[in-house]
Amino acid sequence: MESFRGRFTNKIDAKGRVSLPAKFRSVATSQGLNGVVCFPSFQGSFIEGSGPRFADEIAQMLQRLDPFSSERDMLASVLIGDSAELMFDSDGRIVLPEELRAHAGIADEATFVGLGEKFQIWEPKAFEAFRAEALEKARAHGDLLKSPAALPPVGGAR
Amino acid sequence: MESFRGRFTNKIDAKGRVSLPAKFRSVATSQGLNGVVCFPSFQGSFIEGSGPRFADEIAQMLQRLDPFSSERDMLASVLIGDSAELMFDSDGRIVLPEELRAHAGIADEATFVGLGEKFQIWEPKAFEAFRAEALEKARAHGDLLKSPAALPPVGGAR
DNA sequence: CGGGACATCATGGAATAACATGGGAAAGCT
DNA sequence: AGCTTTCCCATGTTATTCCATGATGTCCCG
Repeated sequence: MESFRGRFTNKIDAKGRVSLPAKFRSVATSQGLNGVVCFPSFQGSFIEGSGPRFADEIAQMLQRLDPFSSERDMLASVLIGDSAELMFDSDGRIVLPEELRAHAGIADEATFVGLGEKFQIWEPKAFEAFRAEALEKARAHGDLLKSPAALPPVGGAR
Repeated sequence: MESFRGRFTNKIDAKGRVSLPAKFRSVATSQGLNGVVCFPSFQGSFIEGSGPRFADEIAQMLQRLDPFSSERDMLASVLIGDSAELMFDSDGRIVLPEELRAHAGIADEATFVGLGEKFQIWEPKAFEAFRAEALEKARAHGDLLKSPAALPPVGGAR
């Protein structure tokens, strides 16, 4: 199963165009879409992105919630209402909508971080800060690597 | 199950290419990938590497966490975002990205150390120092190794 | 037991392809 | 018309592919 992996920082030109890293592009196209799905994170100042497969999974997760609950509506308004399907141009670039760029504080450079089935888009300096923190947490959780069996059971984390 | 075994030191050319030891190569290909997955160790100045099987185990471990939890994002950004899938060229070489080389302090030579299901890549002199220390610790903790017959059934190894 | 033929492997360099990026022309929108 | 968005082409850089060489090992046969 191909997945989003690695970290790449690309420039955004005057028209708002930015190259999606070629390796990410091939993951998305292998899932049957000539583009990616992006939406603002509700956890921080960055953009979440994925191929169509994970985007469909999100939609299914929403459908399992109570159709008229306010929780479902709020999640859906972000995950679906604020999401955008960004298609590649003939050179593999996408245009990040102003809304998304503002949410992530992105000006003229964007850092793409592969996270497996999804990826994130950060303002480079903001990501550096996040990464330093993440590295610390990972070091603390380093023992998980030695025995994955020690993880909480499925769905048990938050 | 084939595993990474032995120690080899190879040269890195001007383009960052280095031959993966043939014996390591056959382990990776037998796992179904014509390449290896590498990421910077967060325990020291060396590179961790493995075949696709171990890399998939990590990915599956992460998938057991909630898809948008900060815990998962942090672990994934370190374990996957900092990793690279390095494919063999037709001569069995990989290209070590500048970032990984910098992390390990590697210039023009790299030492590959087999560790079973994974391996490590060191700057040769740094490894010599580490090895001297490891030898001492092995002497001190050799009694930790028990006969397999004395171990609990499955899941005890890793 | 020795020698050679052959295969495997590490390594170097050059040709080639892929990629990120910038600019301009054409096509919508308002 | 004036603006924005999309498409197309140009360019420099980086990565990938291809071929050549020497070294080391391995196997077979004398």
